[in-house]
Amino acid sequence: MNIYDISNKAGVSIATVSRVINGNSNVSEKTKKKVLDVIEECGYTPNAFARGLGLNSMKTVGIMCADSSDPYIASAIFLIEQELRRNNYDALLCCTGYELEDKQKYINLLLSKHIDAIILIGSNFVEADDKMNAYIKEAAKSVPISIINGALSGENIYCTICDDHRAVYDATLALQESGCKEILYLYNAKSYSGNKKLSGYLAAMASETKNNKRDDYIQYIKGDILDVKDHLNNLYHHKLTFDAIITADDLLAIGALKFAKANNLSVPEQLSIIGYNNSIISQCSDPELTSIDNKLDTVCSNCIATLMSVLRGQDAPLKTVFSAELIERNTTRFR
Amino acid sequence: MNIYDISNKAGVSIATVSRVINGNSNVSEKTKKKVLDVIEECGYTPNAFARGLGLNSMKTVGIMCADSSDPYIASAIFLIEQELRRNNYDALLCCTGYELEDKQKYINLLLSKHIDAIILIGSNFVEADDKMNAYIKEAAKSVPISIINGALSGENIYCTICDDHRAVYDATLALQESGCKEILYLYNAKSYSGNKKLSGYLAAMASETKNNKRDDYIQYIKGDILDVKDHLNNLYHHKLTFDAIITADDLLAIGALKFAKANNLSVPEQLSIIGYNNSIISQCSDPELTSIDNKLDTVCSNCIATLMSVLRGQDAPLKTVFSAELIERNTTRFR
DNA sequence: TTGTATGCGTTATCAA
DNA sequence: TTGATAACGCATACAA
Repeated sequence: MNIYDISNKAGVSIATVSRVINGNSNVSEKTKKKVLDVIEECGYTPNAFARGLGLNSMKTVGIMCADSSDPYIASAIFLIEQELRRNNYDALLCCTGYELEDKQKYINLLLSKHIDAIILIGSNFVEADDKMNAYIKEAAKSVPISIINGALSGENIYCTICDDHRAVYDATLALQESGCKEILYLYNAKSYSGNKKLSGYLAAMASETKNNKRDDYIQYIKGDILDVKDHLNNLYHHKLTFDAIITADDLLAIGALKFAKANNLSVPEQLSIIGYNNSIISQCSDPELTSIDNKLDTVCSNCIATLMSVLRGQDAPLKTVFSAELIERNTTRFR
Repeated sequence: MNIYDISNKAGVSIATVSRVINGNSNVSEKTKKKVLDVIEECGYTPNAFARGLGLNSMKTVGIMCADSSDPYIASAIFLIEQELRRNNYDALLCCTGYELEDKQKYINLLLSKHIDAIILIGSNFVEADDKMNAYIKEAAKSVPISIINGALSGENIYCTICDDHRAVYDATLALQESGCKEILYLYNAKSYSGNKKLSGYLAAMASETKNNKRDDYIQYIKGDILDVKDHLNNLYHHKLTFDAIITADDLLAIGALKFAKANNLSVPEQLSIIGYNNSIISQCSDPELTSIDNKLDTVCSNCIATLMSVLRGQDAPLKTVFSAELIERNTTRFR
């Protein structure tokens, strides 16, 4: 069942059928109705491949992420897919992992499928060494690229981010105001966003009394909840003293909570803890986690709105920044 | 840059270029090398749409799920996407929500894109009333359909599931053996898998002393963690007594944990709790959750292996069943 | 082993 | 307002 069959049954040419399908106004009401009736009767749908070949687009955007099972990324994917579909675009999912080489490989794979745009979820796509981002800029020559929670300047690259620096800065200040002096910072990603968070912590701590072992208070930890707990145990038993922990991810904060429990430290009385992302797990722990809400829904819907403008050929901002919000629960004692 | 350009530069016909691209053996080593060199030099990639039009396939499978941000589903999506890509297939993601009407709409949408197969993630796609599954059987006439964690019999429908009945049966028995008498069952989905879990509970409880308020021990709860807690509070203050709770989802179990905490019930001494899915949140709570591991990774890789067999035209089992595993943590006191 | 010619199902251009 | 026809880029049956 193709456009010829329809044109035959309706007694018109395929051009007219095509016009009806695509809502071209230059068709008389009468023939339009006739064609529509035949289409309805036959349950005809245009062949997507042929259409793609003609228009050089199948109205599909590629979504790239490192790991779609990460709660933060999973939420982003969900929000984005919904928005895309609302705009009549399909979502082609591509999980790249964390290796640069694979990211490059997959971005080229997507490009070869002639997707209309690419969305990069997660700041882990933006490397500190800008040379390593060349492949993204190169891809942007073919299709618009939108980055969620990562900033990269370049033509045809659109970024929507949450102000991570400010978020951690404010959170650290809030800890200080609640009486905490020795604040540990835990992170697990050296990405663009990771750097912003860290710099927020550093800025807030700059005014504190100089501490010659400042570096000890900044800990990079890779691994699962147990690894975090062990790592902290280690620090603790090597006599590092701290009365607060701020983390770059909720899961790290859960690890911190496990550490506190194991050492009979009461939270938040003896140890305050702040997580990041305000994910569902921040409500699963006991006590529930104070966490930084990075407004993922706002970020995602803005990302798509921007992208749709670009695809319509309209102007769009290259960078949009939203503010995070500190969600207080029971691992801190703010006033 | 198309196949004609390559054929010109290489001084051969497009047929030969096509043969080289598709690994057809009937090409001399010499011309093959020549063509490959030109392709390399030009950075040529075949047009996916044209290829799709000719072959009526773009090697893409549609993944349907209700909500890709659900931790269980998110994990499944990740595993499946990886397996698909390993087999050179793309993944088109489609989040349908929980309304039957939308599921039907989206399955037709996917069909209209001529995807090669459809994977349904989650038992919520299989309705108890079989008439409501007609649209799936209809779709299976066009492409193979694979269901993860749901069973539906029909031609060209392949199911890979975990034995939920047995899993809950065994878990309930384990609770009984650890001394629990009054075991509450909490669930939040009346799906195929939901029914299996419930029946496992019922089977295990059948041998228990008859209880004229048996129904009170089976509670359907829709909502978030707080709703679960409130619901349980309600039951508790209406003098329903129970010494164990088994749930159809980890998040429900978290709610149960919050309830216990709020009422100063010690877990597991006064109240045992078992979750389902063994998701990351089962390690986030305190005490950590005993949970049923439904072997999602095994299920997903089997699902794709089966599907690939089907797509290669080979025989494949219509239904594959794996066993779950009870992961003991600290909300139970088994011996 | 290689080349020619045709079909795949659209959209778009041009003429009527 | 309509219709005829040429792209679009590839795979493949058939011929050489």
